[in-house]
This record gives sequence, structure tokens and C-alpha cells, in this order.
Amino acid sequence: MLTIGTLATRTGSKVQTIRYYEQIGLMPEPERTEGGQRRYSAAGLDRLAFIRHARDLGFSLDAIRELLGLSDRPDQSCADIDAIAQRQLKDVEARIIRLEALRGELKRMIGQCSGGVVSQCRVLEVLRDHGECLSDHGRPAADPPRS
Amino acid sequence: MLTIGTLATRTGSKVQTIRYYEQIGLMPEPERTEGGQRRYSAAGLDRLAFIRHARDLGFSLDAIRELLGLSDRPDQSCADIDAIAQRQLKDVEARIIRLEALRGELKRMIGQCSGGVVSQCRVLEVLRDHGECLSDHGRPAADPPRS
DNA sequence: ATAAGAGCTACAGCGGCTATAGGTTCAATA
DNA sequence: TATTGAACCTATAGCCGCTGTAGCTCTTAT
Repeated sequence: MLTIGTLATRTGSKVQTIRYYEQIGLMPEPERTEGGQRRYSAAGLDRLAFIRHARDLGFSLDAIRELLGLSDRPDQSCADIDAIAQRQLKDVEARIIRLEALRGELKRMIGQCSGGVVSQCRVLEVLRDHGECLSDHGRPAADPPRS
Repeated sequence: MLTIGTLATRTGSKVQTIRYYEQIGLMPEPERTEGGQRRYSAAGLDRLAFIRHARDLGFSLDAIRELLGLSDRPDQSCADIDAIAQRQLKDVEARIIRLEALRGELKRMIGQCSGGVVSQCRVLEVLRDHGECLSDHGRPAADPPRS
């Protein structure tokens, strides 16, 4: 029987994250001690490891919920599972394409700056006028880091 | 004088987004009609276009705030502006690297699935056991679409 | 004068956590 | 056995960058 803290270190998650997963129904409610503290079995550990790994590969919590649901029906065809993974791959590929376009524009922008004074800054000029861009580089783009 | 709706269509933003930018101090408070409706000048249009373009290139609102601040001091060196753009480029490059690793793992995972039954699904197996992965593909990853 | 469409404020919600406050329980030591 | 201190508990708020809703008021064309 593992405490929530042990589970957290073993899977590289945070304690609050595990409780959050429980809250949204991704992790089942575990046993509790008499004092009310959570105690996890090996099954809990496996499930959390699965979730974390899928998250690391960029799957959304919704997709993971689907995967977990499907893995409970071992005799079905795995076509649905494949479809989810394919979807994820497509998504990742689309993001790569987009980021590569951004990288190109940023490089071009930076390359044009000859280190002068703000009023002649090419970077600002390019930002001011999208017409100076080569590609459309539409939305979306953002994705700052988690932890 | 432009209404907020016109500004929105001209820049490809949404009305609420413009009000949000005003709220967080990114857009200045515009003039108002007697009835209290916002009316924008060409300067407002330019500023919003700048913000949107920078957003499209993945700059954070904080970075944009910096850029806008710097562009108000036209006689300074543009080194700071360059630094912000460089930071953004680094960030984009890091994300590309990471996504390429994910793409590799996903492809491998999918390639191993021979279309059988859930209980033998390679996709699920790989997700269950990170040891089967070639790369570390640590965190972070997520970034689903805006709009 | 009317009516449609666009504007207004205020607030809640998204995903996926993370942080805080203020309290309780557990387990190792004295 | 009593005491400590780390780890646990719940509840709630905050992060980013918007987006959506409800319930009004204003503008403008007919």
C-alpha cells in the first residue's frame, strides 16, 4: 500500500495532480486509512504511470479517458485505439509544421536586424506589418511550459 | 473613428479579446461616445495589429508588453528587442525538438500495431511501459488549438 | 418612431494543473 | 508512551489567453 506521496515520486507527478485526476474521475477513488489518508495499490500505480506517460506524449486528458475506457474491453478490435493515436500523431505533425513556419519568420526577422536603434528596428517593423512576412503563419501558436 | 466591431474584423480578433487587452493594460483606454461606446483611432488599429501579429508569432502577452514598451523609446539600442525575439526563437526551437521526439514515438507505436485485439494492442503496451520508448520525451507537451 | 444589430458590464468557464491556508494524521524517535 | 515533524487532508484561488453568457443600453437605418 502506497501513500499518495510515494505514488507521486514513483510516477514523477505531483500530489495535487493525483488528487486532481481523482476529482475529474481519471483515477478511481482509492482506499483510505482510518484517519482518511489515501492508500494506493499496484493497480493505482500502473494506472497513474499510464496516464503520465500518455500525457508526456501529448495526449489530452479526454483522449486518455478514452484509451483507459477502451483498455477495459480487451476483446474488442484495437482500431479505436489506433484511431486515437493517429489523431494524436496528426495533431503533433500539424503543430510541427506551424512551429517551423514561425521559426522561419523569426529567424528572418532577427537576421534583418543590424543592431541599430529602436526607431529603425526591423523586428518591430516586421511585427508592425504582416505584409512583410513570407508565410501566413495563422493562429494558433502559444504553448508555454508546464513546470 | 472605428467601432470595436470594425477593429475586430480588421485585425481578425474578437470583440471580447480587445476588451480583454484593454483590461490587462495592453490596449489603452479609447475615447467613448456620449453613450459610452468605444471609438478607436488609426493608432488603436495599428497597436492591435501589432499585438495580433506578435501573438501569431507565438510571443506571450508579457513579451508583447515589453516590445511595446521598448518601441516607445525610439532612441535606445534595439538590443533588448533582439533579445526578446531571440528568446522567442529559442522557445520555438525547443518546442519543435520536443514535438519531433513525440512524433517519432507515436509513429513507432502506431507502426507496431498489427490491427489485432485490444488485449494485444501495442499502443496500449507502449503507453503502459515507458521503458519501451526510445527517447525520454519528458514534459512538457500539450498545446491544443485556439479557436 | 421603431426595430435590429451592435455595443456595454460583469462574471463564469476552458485545460491542466499549481499554490496556498489552515487544519489533521502517521510513524519514528526520546 | 508522549512528542515531534513530515506528510497528509479539504477547500479554494490562481495561472494563461482568451471565449461565452446574461441581461441590459446605444446607435443607426428605415
